[in-house]
Amino acid sequence: MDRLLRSIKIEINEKIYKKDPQSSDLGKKIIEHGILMIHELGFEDFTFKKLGVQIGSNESSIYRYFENKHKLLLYLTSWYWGWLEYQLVFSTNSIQDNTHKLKKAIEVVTREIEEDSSFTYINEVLLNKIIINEYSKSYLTKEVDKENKEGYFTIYKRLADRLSKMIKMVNPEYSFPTSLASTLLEGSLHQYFLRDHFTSLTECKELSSVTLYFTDLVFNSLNIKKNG
Amino acid sequence: MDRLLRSIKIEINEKIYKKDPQSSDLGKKIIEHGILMIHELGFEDFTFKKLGVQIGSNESSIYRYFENKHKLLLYLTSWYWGWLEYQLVFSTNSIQDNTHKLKKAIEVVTREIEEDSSFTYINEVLLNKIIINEYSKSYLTKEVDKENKEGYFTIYKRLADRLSKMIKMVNPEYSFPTSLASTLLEGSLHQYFLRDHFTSLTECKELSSVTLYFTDLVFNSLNIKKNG
DNA sequence: TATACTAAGATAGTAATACTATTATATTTG
DNA sequence: CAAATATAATAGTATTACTATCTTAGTATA
Repeated sequence: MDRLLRSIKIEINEKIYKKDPQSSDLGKKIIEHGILMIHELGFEDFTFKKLGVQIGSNESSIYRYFENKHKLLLYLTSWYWGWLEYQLVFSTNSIQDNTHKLKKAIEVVTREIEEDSSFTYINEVLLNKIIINEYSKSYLTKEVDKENKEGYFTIYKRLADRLSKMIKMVNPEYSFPTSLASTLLEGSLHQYFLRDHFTSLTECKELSSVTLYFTDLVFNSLNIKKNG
Repeated sequence: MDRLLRSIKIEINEKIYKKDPQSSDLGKKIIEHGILMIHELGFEDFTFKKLGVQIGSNESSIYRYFENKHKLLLYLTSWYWGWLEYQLVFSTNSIQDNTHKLKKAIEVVTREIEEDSSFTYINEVLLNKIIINEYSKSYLTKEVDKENKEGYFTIYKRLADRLSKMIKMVNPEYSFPTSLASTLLEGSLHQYFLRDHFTSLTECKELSSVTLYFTDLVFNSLNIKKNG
């Protein structure tokens, strides 16, 4: 990843945490091993007690950073979408042609994740798998409206909005730019999940086939030749 | 709903339950009030103890029907997809023209749910809301591969397969018929969720706009005029 | 150097969850 | 009427998801 990105700190809504985990070693350990353990055990079986044992720390110390594991998940997902947003902006910023720009954007949000050495304590590959498996649990709750008002999902919404604007630039007449953007983000995660667990429900089996599928889907919807 | 459907019993994989809830009054009460309570409390806060209190029965009696609340969710979601599958088959069976048939199919799987008096103890409108909010939790687990092998998701897969086949009939050259079918099923639930909680992420705000969006999406992908 | 502050660790305790096991009672059926 | 079955009642366990308090270690400061 680029130098520029290396110096960037992804800003997370302060209400999500009690103490900024990026501000201390213990905090970083919580994030680092939190990712490893949620990936390993799944969100349901993951507990702060187990995490405490893993990092040689105390359950009560972890509670000083996050109210509960749901908040930790919100933190991780916000970070992920913020990280993807940077990549999106960075990769498309200099592209003048709207069609080419959108094509690149689709590639960035649907491609397979590679490790990014800029953030040493965050394993982006595993975090991506957590997003695929657990992201929807962060908003499929009874508290979603309250938490949305608190701004816990702003980064994701901003990312969807960027995509939506790029779609509009390609075809201002299209009636569903935002729905298409959200289908792209959500649907991409889903296709990766299907590839791993329900092979019979997807044709996306090879590298970059998710990108091919969504590129085709979006540009056909906009009635524009994708190589135009 | 039609007479024919009224006499139909939706067959659920026997491994999902310990005792068939359709075989007794208590079983039916578990289903009926299970739907009401999961809708009211959300899946996380719903417990068999609370359900027992609600139906004037005992926690331990409910455990004789379902191993745990996850299995109850699998039962309800299987039932729902089975119910939708019947509607799909029933509504499209007699249609000869492939394009017309697919158009109808999209309508059936994306439209808003109306109450169906055929199954007195099941409130399909609330069950649909449960599917929107909780369905993904039934497969986003560490046990998904094991449970998939046990056949807990066959009805959903069969439904997706039916859609996929209809898509292929309209355009046999299209490269992603199954992915498109799964995008349709999953994406439709997601658009309804967005409509209720993240209005800024969708254009689908009016009655039948989800159907319009997906009809447009699918037929543009197939490069076929939707009124053709 | 004493003091003060903060971060983290240790310990204990609580209410609720997710069950299992056993026994008792009521209802159905043969 | 007896036997079988379904349900109810009760009790008990391990774990979860915390909260509260107290101690200790390290750093900052006056």
